[in-house]
Amino acid sequence: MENSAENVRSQMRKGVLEYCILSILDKKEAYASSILEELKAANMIVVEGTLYPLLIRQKNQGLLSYRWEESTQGPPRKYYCITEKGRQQLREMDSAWQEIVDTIKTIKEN
Amino acid sequence: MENSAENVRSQMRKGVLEYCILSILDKKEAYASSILEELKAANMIVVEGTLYPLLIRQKNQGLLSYRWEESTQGPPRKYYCITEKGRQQLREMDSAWQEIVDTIKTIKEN
DNA sequence: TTAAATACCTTGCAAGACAAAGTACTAAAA
DNA sequence: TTTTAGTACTTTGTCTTGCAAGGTATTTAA
Repeated sequence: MENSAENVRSQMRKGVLEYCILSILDKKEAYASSILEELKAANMIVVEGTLYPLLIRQKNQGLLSYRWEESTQGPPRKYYCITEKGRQQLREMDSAWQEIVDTIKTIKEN
Repeated sequence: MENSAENVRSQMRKGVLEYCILSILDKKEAYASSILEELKAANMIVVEGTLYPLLIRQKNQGLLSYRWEESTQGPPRKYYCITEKGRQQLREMDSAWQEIVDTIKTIKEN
């Protein structure tokens, strides 16, 4: 309830996060920590406790698959990869996103 | 779990709804049913069970105030009106929204 | 006096974001 | 060789929110 500006952003991110993950993985496979970094670089701060369960949910929905890969430094990494079903979902999200952007524009204009 | 396309839209709308309400009330005061209509016209389908509690929450946060007004046909209407605090919040949401739009653009581009 | 239309409200459930704490592997320092 | 630091993945519990479903109240017209 304290940091109102941050809370506003946090609320708005909801629902858009899944879209971001699929978009990132549509470009190339990645492991959780690197996804976190890319989100951070794009100004979308997310914490581990949010990302990991989300990746698992998307995997369980068949939108993602993964493989383990050894790392030269540190523990093995779980590389996630978008599936064909994930790509279909992404296309739906693309148009859903455009729709929402248009909706906001409509409301702001009239 | 059935209508995937609609579910995708529903997920994405989350968090943006509060922004829509404040934007609508920033233009002129309105009562719940008319807000529902405007949202519907702008392609953002929302049901009563979502909107009423949301209006009450925003009122309790001091973002909105309301007054009762008799209607020529049907029961009295509760007209909601944005407060100064609500306008401040709206400005924060404007920039949060712009930030998210930019974030998606960044992720899609790189 | 019953039905239909208009409005507002509440309850209970489910999903999801996040803080916080935990597990596990590797490499380098003490 | 034990400890520390760094990297990475996972889980638990809490809080917020969206929504389906059902409920209350007022007015007008059949």
